[in-house]
Amino acid sequence: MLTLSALREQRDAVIAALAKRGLDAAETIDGILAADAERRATQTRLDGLLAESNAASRKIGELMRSGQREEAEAMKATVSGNKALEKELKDQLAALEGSVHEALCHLPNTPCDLVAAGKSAEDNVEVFRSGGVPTLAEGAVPHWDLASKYDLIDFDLGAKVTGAGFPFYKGKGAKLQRGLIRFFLERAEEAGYLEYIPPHMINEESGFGTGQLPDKEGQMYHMQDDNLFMIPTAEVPLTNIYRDTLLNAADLPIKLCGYTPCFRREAGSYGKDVRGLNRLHQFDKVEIVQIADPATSYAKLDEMVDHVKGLLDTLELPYRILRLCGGDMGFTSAMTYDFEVWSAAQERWLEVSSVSNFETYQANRLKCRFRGENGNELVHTLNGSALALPRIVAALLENHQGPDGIRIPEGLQAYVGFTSIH
RNA sequence: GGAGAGGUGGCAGAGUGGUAAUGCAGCAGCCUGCUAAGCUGUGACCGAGUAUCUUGGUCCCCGAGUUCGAAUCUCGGUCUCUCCGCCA
Repeated sequence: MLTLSALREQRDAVIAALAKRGLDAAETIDGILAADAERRATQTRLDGLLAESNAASRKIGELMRSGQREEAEAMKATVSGNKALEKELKDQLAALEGSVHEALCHLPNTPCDLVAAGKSAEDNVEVFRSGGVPTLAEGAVPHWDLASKYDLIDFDLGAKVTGAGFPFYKGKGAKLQRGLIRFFLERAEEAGYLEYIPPHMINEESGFGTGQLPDKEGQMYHMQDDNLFMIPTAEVPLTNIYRDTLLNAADLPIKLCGYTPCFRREAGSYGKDVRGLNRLHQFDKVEIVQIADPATSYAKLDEMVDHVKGLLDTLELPYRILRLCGGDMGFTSAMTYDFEVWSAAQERWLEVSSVSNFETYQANRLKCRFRGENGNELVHTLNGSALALPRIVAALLENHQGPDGIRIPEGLQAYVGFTSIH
């Protein structure tokens, strides 16, 4: 969430930044500032009262020890007399803190300067495009047909055993998954990311820390008996490693990665968006995360973008990079680059990675700080998919299909253990 | 699932009603011709003011309660550990 100091010191700039999301936050922010001013005034009153009571209590202790019982009894009355007002002010303070916190939680992050104003995907800015779009041979088909033709993925079986959006991968389809995961992890390791295998369920605190709660509660699978949530992305457990921590500047940047399945309810999706591998309830992903010094976090974002580019180049897939506009960015992000791969047979772009800098938005929820030169400061958090499997598999099958089967790109062959699918 | 023990600063660890010892680590300063040691200082968060300083409050897992005063006593919750049971 945004920091109160940002609202206090840069009210107009925050409102202008949020306007790029199509949000008019002036009224909300002024409400927060008013409640905060009242909160501080209330605390000043309460602190004064408590100081008085504390001093009197200490004095009573001294009087009792020196045997001046009557004087002590008289002072007890003063302390007791303060109690009612103290209780009232404490309640007021808690209520004001609660309302400020609640309002802050529902304000999205401020887009950074480079981000364009805009309402939807149409306003995103293309910043890079690799090579040319391939033309496929006569008779090229979408991946769901290839998946059944070569017996790689069984969607119907998944629907029988679990439900739509939970496919089975079989034979070379399964080996392809395993090989891609290993390829992504090893490339991350070479780039200096420490690998973790995190839990696949998270608690409420962690969901709040990275911003899935309370905003996106309905998108996560919830285990009611234990109040745990299935992870929608490894971002949640990986970033929450650093919840409630105070780091040294020398520790930064921290680079971690991990492979996990991801679980998403995807309520409200329909149509061709959900056909085949395009949108699943369970999918595999390798995530990279950085905890960075604010001074260098945008350089780290560029570094992560370059990392993902390298992966797609090795996979020989045509792609473009978009810098998302204010209205299309996630709630918690300050800047996001989306990677889209061209799906030749479907003739559409498929999002395969999202790389974001959250600046202090998550850090403020996580209470993740470091000892900086000017005292303790919030860190910047960043993360990116490197990469999400299903649409990569879709694009690999579709773009590398030929009359003799599907060609595995050379750089991937060592990881999957075969050179083609036929 | 049953029984028991426990949760104190970055870490270790004392503290059974009078307002958080001590050690280690980190950081800063001082000292010192030998790769180090020694000495001194240093918790987090929220406020106020005459604002590189002064000062108040909160924080001993969380929440209530008793009390002039709670890390300490009472109740509820939560998490961890040990043993037993079940079990991959």
